[in-house]
Amino acid sequence: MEKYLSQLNEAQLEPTIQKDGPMIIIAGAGSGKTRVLTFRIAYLMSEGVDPFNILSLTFTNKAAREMKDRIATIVGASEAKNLWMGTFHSVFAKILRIEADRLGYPSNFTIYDTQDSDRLISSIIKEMNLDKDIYKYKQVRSRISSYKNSLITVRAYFQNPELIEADTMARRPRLGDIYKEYVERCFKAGAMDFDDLLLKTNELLTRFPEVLMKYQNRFKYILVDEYQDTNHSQYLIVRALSDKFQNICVVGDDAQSIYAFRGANINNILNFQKDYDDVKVFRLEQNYRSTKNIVNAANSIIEKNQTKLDKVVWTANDEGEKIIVNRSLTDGDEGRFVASTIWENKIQNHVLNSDFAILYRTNAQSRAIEDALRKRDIPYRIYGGLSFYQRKEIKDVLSYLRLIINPADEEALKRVINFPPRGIGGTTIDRLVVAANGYKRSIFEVMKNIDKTDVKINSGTKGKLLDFVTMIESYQVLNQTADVFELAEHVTRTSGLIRELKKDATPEGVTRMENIEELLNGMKDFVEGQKEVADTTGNLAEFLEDVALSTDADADKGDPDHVALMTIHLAKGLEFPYVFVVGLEEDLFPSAMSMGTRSELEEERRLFYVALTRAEKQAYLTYALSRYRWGKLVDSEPSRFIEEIDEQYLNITTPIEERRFNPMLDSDIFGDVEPNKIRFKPAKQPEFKKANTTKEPFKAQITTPKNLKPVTATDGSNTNLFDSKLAVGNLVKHMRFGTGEVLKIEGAGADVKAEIKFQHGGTKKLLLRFAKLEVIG
DNA sequence: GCCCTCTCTGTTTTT
DNA sequence: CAGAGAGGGC
Repeated sequence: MEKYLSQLNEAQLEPTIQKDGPMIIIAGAGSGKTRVLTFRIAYLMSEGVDPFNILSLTFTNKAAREMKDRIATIVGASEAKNLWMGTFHSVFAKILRIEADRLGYPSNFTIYDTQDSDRLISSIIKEMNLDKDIYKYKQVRSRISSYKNSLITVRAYFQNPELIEADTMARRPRLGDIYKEYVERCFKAGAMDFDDLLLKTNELLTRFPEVLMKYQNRFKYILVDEYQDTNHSQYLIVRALSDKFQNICVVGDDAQSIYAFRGANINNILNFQKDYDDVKVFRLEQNYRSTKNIVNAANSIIEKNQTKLDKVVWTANDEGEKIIVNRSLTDGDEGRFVASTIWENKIQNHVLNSDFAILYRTNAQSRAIEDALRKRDIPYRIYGGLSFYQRKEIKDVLSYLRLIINPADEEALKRVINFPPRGIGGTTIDRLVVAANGYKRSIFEVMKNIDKTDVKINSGTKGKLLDFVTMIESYQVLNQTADVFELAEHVTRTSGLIRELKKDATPEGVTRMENIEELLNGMKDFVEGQKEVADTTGNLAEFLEDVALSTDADADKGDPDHVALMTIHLAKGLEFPYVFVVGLEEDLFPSAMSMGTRSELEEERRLFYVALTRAEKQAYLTYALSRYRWGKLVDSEPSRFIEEIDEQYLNITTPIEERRFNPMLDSDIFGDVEPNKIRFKPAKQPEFKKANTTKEPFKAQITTPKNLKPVTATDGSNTNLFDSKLAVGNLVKHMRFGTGEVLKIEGAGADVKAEIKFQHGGTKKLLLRFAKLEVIG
């Protein structure tokens, strides 16, 4: 242990060896907090604390796994295995399964993901005959979610006139009724949503003092990472569990609180010292990750926030390169800038793909970047977004499996009862739902006993329902003996899923099949993996729970040497030598949805702070003057966040020739575009050149006047100043659309148009008078 | 009951 | 652009 502790600086050592009592570690970005947490747990164990008595709550399961591995190298794997480590959701899901019957749930309860919740809420709104334009399911879901996170149960809701008033004022007087129905339906389906995992844990600890005592005694030492992102529900769980021994250690950085939208309460960290007696406060302020330029730039941003704890992050690292700010014309150009910069860096500096991260505010931004990376054959991986497990075909397979474990699972049932088609249509399902609600039974039970009910369904359909029941029951039998992989393989074959998918020979259909194969492979890995780990049973229920609670950041598959693409939220806690923060535009980042209040804007600013502080060596900030949104090209302005950075840390590269020759910016042609809408003047420094030294093909699109040869038709009607010989079959190059072939020339005079099929971006008709084309063959 | 096509609407961020 | 939902033809 000594040799590990000697690796720490004094500020890190103090909290590491602070064994007992409440403590808070305020840890700036890159200050080694993970190391402190890891060593502290190892230290506790070396001091004789039983790992069974240590609970460590992390932000992702991956973080937990990595921490466990590092602890294992210090104290040995067999001991480390006994630590309770994971996200709030996964740790308390496990506890809830153990204690489920106290709350009236089956221990096999299903975990509904957001999509399941949305579908259930939608059908409730429909069943209640409410206007779906007023009761938008997403808004309803987010209301319900925030109630749950604030521990406002249905009963509490109806006892609180203010809440009812607020929803009534928002033209949604029936919200409470939807909430009530939603909760009842989840309960009847034996399902908990994400918020329930925390809410029900609170209920468990409050209603059953003996359970509380049991877990208080078990978790004598509690550590919570990313404490700034805990919500009220999580806060109460931590308080309750730590109340007896008060050995509670929370770690966090108020400057990195970015989850208010899902109920995170920054006051949890700001007020921690008031919650416990004699709180020891530690600060980690030395940053080991980034250059001085990056650290100072980040500090200059966060300074603009009013709500924050006092803390000065500093670094002894080198000055480093200035942060490069790059403007592009379109999101496509932005992607090409990123791709070419990565490409160049790889050649010049011999760095790996995995040294790069591209961070964005919204998932939708990944597309343009992906296209550019693909064209350069740069391997990348997208984290987050539509996760693998949310794809239609995957959810269908999982729904069959969910039904095996919990046939009451209404959302799973509705999903697959008629997929593949079995002649059980919407009308039948509607009647079943109504009957199930009437009998207060699950749909599955109603189906099973369909002959004993008064549901109006013709006998042919009844037979189909019973066939479905029989099929699921046969799977349940198989589940007694088969492992997850064998079971899933059997299910996909015998349910007709595979047959259905094979009918579709389109590329998308083939991809779907491949995804299912990938899922099956994943199951095989899971089964194999379980054989090695003693403390898990490797059953289907466990697989489904892993799937439901795994974050996309958790998965490590494929070639590890890839560029990482992810949202800034997902990048929290990670670090990369080179970081691109893209899409720094008003209304995008900061998001148009989050500029209404100071606190929202401050959260966006913290998000920007998080983004920038991921970078070790070099940060790039990029923005585009126009961007495709909802399939339309929309003008945008540079983000205020760029201006907020102290300019001495920036290297603003304004591509002059791009501005001079691009029609999008040339008011002589369009008249309505202000060429100098950009707030930045070109940097006078010689390093200005650096960003323009790219010599690869894509930059060639920015043509110089010499080789710019705009062309028009050859029919003699040429009113253009340029004399040109554009003909069908010519290969041309367009600034924005790239290379293409001329298919047709039509029109006369100023209206001469060419139909050009571009390699990427399809076929377009362009007015030659505007389109500056270069004939290349 | 099924399936195709059309229209609409919506984009923050995630366990 | 894409997913959901409605509407119409079979």
